[in-house]
Amino acid sequence: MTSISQQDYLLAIYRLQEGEGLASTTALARRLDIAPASVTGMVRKLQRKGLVEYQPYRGALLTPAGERQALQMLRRHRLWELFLTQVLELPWDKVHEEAHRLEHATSDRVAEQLAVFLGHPHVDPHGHRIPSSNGTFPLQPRACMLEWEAGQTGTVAAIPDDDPAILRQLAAWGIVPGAQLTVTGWDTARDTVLVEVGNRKWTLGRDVARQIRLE
Amino acid sequence: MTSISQQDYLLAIYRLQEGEGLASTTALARRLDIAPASVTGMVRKLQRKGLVEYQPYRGALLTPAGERQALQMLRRHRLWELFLTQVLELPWDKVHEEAHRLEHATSDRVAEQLAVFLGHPHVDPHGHRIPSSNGTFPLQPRACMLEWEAGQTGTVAAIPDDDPAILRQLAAWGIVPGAQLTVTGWDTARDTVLVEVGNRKWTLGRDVARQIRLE
DNA sequence: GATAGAATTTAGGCATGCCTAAATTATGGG
DNA sequence: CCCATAATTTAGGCATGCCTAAATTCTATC
Repeated sequence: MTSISQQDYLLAIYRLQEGEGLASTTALARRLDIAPASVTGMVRKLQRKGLVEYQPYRGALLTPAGERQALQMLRRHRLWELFLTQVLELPWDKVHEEAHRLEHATSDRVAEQLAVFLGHPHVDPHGHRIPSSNGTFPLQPRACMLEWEAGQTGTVAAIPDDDPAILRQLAAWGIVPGAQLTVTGWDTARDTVLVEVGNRKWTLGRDVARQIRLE
Repeated sequence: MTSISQQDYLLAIYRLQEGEGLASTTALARRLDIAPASVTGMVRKLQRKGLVEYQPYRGALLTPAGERQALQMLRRHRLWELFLTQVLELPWDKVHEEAHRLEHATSDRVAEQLAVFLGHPHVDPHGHRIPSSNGTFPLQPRACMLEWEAGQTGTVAAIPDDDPAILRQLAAWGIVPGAQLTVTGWDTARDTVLVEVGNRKWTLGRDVARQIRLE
């Protein structure tokens, strides 16, 4: 059986793999808020279970079995986020934390009925694609804001959901899924992006910009 | 903080207190499917936390703080049962198990919004009263079937929900909340009750009958 | 009131998942 | 190529929550 802790590891590795191609011990430790030494031990355990491929000093990678479980958790997480915002009308910035707890208490049956109830959604409230139950994504991936050039305009497709403070800030600035946004310039010195939304200009840090998707 | 295990203990003690007035180590062990020796240790821990009053060799009793937490879990459990049957349309007999997992992953906020969404219900799908958020019961307690005499007729108010097999059996026999039921006789030798529902007669074991409420 | 049998507790162990401190390995600038 | 520094792992510990086996206490019966 896969414990709650292990499920968290799998999802964290998945997210890091997306961005970096490989999940390093330190990156995992930061993301999970766990000491690096502890991460090593757990990654070893996940390897023994056949969920992760791991080379000492190099990093971890999901096996197909591990990825299947990670996507399952991601699906549940995003279904709950949708339910909590749309049905229970919870504040937008609390939803990530609540969904994180519920996702681990969700059986296959409940997940599927929840999906039926929500109308088989493809996107969560922050614009993130919801994996289908067979572990595939229904939509094409969207461009990362970092890949855009100055002057380009597009529609916000997804914004980061895990930090309530950032989420509140973005929402206050009108940077939400569906909004029209123009990348007006880059400040390579400060590692920031200048954007314009509804005639007002804002500055975004690199970490935040990387998590914003446009189309 | 109160762990999931500890929350399970508190709820189990509450249920046993209702019936027996006091939760013995063995009864708790049976209900939680845990070795008696382990129960002793945990009950001690709950005592140190001020959630339980415990006298060695006698048994455990909830303190006001412990009862508050037990009722909170009971409320969440029953709200989820209602949600799972009515909204997600899960099979009646699976709902207890699913709700048991979800109840531990539910914050105050989610519980209250769930209650709002469900219309502030007072009764769960098996007829059990739902404690309100301040820890009181909105309805009068109903009579236990064991207290009834032969010949008396009444309406089924609540049936046990924790054993799927029993639940399926009762449902198949038409013994569900709202059904008219007559206690036709007692078989003290075999410890069973004879009942009549819709002109058909059935025999119920003592354990099951004790958990059926009439009004 | 003694005593057999049931209930309960104590003692000792184990897996999980985390920690810190110390040792090891990797990496990039000179 | 060397070496300082960063990244990572190893070693040793700890809390939680469970287990079994053995000792203890309770209780009901004679």
